[in-house]
Order: sequence, then structure tokens, then C-alpha cells
Amino acid sequence: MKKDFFAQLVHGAIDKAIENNKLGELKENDFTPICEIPKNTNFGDYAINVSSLARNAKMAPPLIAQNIAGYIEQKGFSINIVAGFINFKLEKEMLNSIVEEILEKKELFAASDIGKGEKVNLEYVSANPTGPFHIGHGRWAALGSALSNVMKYCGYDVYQEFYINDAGNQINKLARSLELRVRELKGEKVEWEEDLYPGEYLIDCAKRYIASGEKESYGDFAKADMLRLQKELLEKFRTHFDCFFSELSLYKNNEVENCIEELKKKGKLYEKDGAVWFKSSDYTDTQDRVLKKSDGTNTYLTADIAYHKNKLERGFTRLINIWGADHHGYIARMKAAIDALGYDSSCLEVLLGQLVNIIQNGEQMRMGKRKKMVTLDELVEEVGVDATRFWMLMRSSDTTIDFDIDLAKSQSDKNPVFYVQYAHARACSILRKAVEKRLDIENKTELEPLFDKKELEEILINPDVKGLFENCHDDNSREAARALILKLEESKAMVEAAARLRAPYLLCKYSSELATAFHHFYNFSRVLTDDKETSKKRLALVECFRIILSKILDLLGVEAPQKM
RNA sequence: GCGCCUGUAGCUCAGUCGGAUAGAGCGUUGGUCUCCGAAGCCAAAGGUCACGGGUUCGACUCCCGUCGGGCGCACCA
Repeated sequence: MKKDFFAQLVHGAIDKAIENNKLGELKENDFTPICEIPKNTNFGDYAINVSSLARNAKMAPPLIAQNIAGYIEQKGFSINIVAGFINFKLEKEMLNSIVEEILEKKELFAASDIGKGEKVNLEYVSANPTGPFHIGHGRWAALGSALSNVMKYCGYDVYQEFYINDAGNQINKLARSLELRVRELKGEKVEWEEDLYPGEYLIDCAKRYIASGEKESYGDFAKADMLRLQKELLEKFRTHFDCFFSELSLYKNNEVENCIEELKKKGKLYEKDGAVWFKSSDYTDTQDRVLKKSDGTNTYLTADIAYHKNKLERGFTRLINIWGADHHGYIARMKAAIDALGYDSSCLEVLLGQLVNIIQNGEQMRMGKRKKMVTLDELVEEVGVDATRFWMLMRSSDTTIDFDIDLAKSQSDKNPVFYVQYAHARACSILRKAVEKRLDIENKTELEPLFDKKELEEILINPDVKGLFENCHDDNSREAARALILKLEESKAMVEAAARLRAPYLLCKYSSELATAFHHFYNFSRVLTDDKETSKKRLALVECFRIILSKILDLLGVEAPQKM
């Protein structure tokens, strides 16, 4: 990565400058150079600001920059000092080497090992098996699966988990709801009580129940049926879990009781008003929490604590949970429980995703406050998996998304995902055309392809990119090629940032910028020309773009189409 | 009342680490196909970074306060 390269270069140069007494009163090099890409590219391709050394060195920033630069050998790049900034501009050999490196490493060019094999448990979606997913679940599914892809690509050992809330009261309600639907289907007139699930999806479920011979209990059947539908949709939505973890199994294996026992032994529980309380306020929680209700049943929290204990016992050193913003009050008590069990709660990381507002007919619908909600299934049906995933991912997770259904449906071609996919299809088209017969406009005759397939393979395996810039006939063309190469070089830094900050949206933004750089290049430089040598070099660059963009889209779980 | 998130162009949002002239998309206006995909590209217009203090060489960024918006404060899950 060039950023690291220049940062190390500057760090080494500072050592030498100190040795030679060129940095005034600065005697120790504890400076970490941070290499950034200047907003104004006239300064250079990369920049390091050394102004902050001024205080200890007691020297003016420009002089500091000058003296440090004196110890940098300018090989493959040039240096331009402005104020306290050392700017680096790559020369063509170094730019060419980036192209060669991408073609050599292919989709591993942007891969990283910052994860160092850390065992990460990523839990997300974790819906009740009581009905179809709503749009919010789609956001967590997209976020979790993309984050998993990105983190795996950066060397984390990620295990994706879905916690099935199949043990609470809601299952009884589900069972009762199914029972009523079944009786309705049989012609009986039934009275619906409050707080049941009146959604029409249970009518289909009831039909399946009757067809199955009604052997299972209502609850077991409905639960399994809902879970099956959820799993089908998740697969379609390119979200793959390594494990669906049942809450009920924690009770069956006595893990919930054992967990309560353990907390009791550690003196973290007490009884009050007939209930068993956990002293979570001993930690960072604002108040104590009930684990066992006065009727003898456990709260949701109790099983969830046992679940987190289970995860830790399985050897995960980092637990990442994706929760809706409405669960934020839950974090403190969960962390308290982890600490109380003798683990370090800093291993638990909760990504609080803000909610998705649904806008229909120009009106904001409140999630869940409306009888007929838009389900994820319906949304995907309308706008497709690619567009849904990209829309869900393109915003930072702590921003509320306004998902305008009408806009997504009617103007889907204005969707940013198409812009990016279009660039990919265009690159593929050029690579296709390179080996297809061409039409000579003037003579209206068919010309032989520029290259045969073997030739093209050879170009892409063993590229000769020398002269890529010499054959550009104007500044625009040269600058566009430079900008594209530099943008491609940035891919690894972007991927790492997305993994480190748990922020896949950075890659949506990056994919869009990359597409812009390519479109720009395309408009200023003709790839397929009669000059075969020039065509070869430019085809190599097109292939680089195709490789990187398709990898980025792959990480996001969005398809990179060859044709549109 | 308390906690979390949030306030940047007409709209939807970026702005990673405190640095150089504040960045995109959509929308608006104009230009651009005889030729590799015009779902593209180029150009223009558009800003008191909610407001008030503080920290410092320097603040959209960090700290404190005020105001607005969202979400939550169960022996529900």
C-alpha cells in the first residue's frame, strides 16, 4: 500500500534528520506519519503533514518538511513541499507497477491481514420466528453479511450466527394465532383476542398445517414454518449463516439454569418482590434487572446472558452484535453480565443500526404501527436484491434511512447501484469487443478482431504497460489514466477501513468513485484502436478495473454483471 | 426527566486522523454520440457546516451548553 510506503519513508527520514541535528530541539522520533490523499490533487498524489513536529522542534513547519525531505531518496516519485506538507507525486514507472501488481495478485490485491485470524462471532438479524421479515431486518442482513465478507477478506475468522428467539411468550401467541386461522379455514367463526398475530401470512401457514395432517403442535409447526420462510429469504438475499442458534436449546441443555447458578455463586443475584434480580448496577448499568420473574419464568435477558456465555465458551474473542437502535438500552446490562461472569466485556461490540423509515405515497409510515407493513420479501420482489442491498448499505449505520418505496420502484434506474454496475458491464464489453470482429464504417466491411483470445490472455497475464502514458495524446487522457490507477491503488486502504470501522458503506462510496474514475478514463482514452500496442496497455488497465470493482461488489453482496 | 443517535447545498447524504480552496449523487441550466455501452462524459449555479462558548498555530471534526429531529427508558421479546 502506497500510504504505508510513504509513511515509513518519512519516519525513516526523520530518524536520519534527528541524527544529523536537522530538526532543531527534536531529539526523539515518536511521530507517526499519517499519509493521506490530498483533496486538491494539484499538490500531489499522497501527502504527509509534519506541522505537528513544530512544537518540539521549535522550527517552522516548512523548514521541517524541507529538512526531512532531504533524507528521502526520490525514486519513482517526486516531492513537492507546501507549508508543512510533504507531497508525493508518483512517476509513470511506479504507476505502471501498480497495474502490474493488480494483474498479478488479481482479486487479492485489496486483501489484508489486519484481522490476524481473530475469532469473531457476528450475530445479526436474530428475528422472532413469528412472521415475515420487515424492511429493518433487511438492513441488518445486508450489513451483517457485507461486514462478514469484508472482515473475512481482511483476515478475521468470522462465524455468522442467527439467534432464534423461539422460547418466549410470543411463541404461545403464534400458536394461538395459527390455531384460530386453522379453525377459520374449517368454517368456524372465531373471536380474535388482543395481541395475536393477525397477519395474513398465517392463512397460508394454516393451509400447510392442515395439509401436513395436523400431527405437530400448533407452536412447533408455525415456528418451523416461519423459520423455513425466513431462511429461504436470507439465502435469496445472499446472507448465509454458519449457525442458527435456538434459544430453546439453551433451556433444554440446562444452560440457562447453570448460568443463573453461576451468577448466584458469584453473589450477583438477590431476591425482591418474589423475583430474582441481577445486580447489573454494580457495573455500568443504571439499574438492576430481573432475571427470574415472580411467576417463575425467565426474562429474555436471562437466556441471552446464557447465550453470550455459550459464545465465549466456544472460544470467540470478539463478539459483534448488530442490534436495532431501539435496543440500545440493552447494551449496558449485557456488558454487565459478561463482566459478572468473569469475562472482559470489552470483547462485546454492539453495532447499533438506526432504523429504516418507510415512505410511501409521500408519507412516512411508522414501523410496526401499521397493520399492513411492507415486508422485506415484497421490497426485494419490487426492486431486486442488488438495489435493496446497495441502498441498505450505502448509508452509515448510525443514520436513519428513508426508504422511499415509490422512488425505489418507479425510478430504479436512477439508483446508484446501476451506475456502478454499468461501469462494470462497460469494461466487460470492451474486453469482449477486443476479440470480436469489428465493422469498418468507411468501407462497410468486416475487419478481423484486434486480438485473438490467446493474445488477450497473454496481455492480461504478462502485461507490458510501459508507455501507457507516452501514448496518451492529451493531458485529459493522461490525467484520467493516472487518476484511475491511483483510485485502484486505494482499494486496499478502503477495504481495511471498512473492516476496522465496521463500515461497509465506505465500500459503496468507493465503488461509486471507482466507477466515476473509469467512466472518466473511458471518455478521454479510446481503448480499442488501430494502434495495437496502445490498445494492449489500455486493455490491461481496463482489466485491473474489472478485477477490483467486481471484488468490491462481491464483498457488498451485489452482482457485477457482464451485460445489462 | 435520563440515555443513545442525529443536525453540512433545494433534496438524500459523505467528510477516516484536528490540517491546504467544503465534497458527491439527485434535481436545475447549458454542452456532448459517424467510432470501444450516452444508464455515460464536460461545464455552470447552489454553503453563516443548527446556534453560543471553550481547547490551539489551526475546529465540520475534540469539550461544555442551548435549540430542533429520531429511538428507547418492562417482572415484553
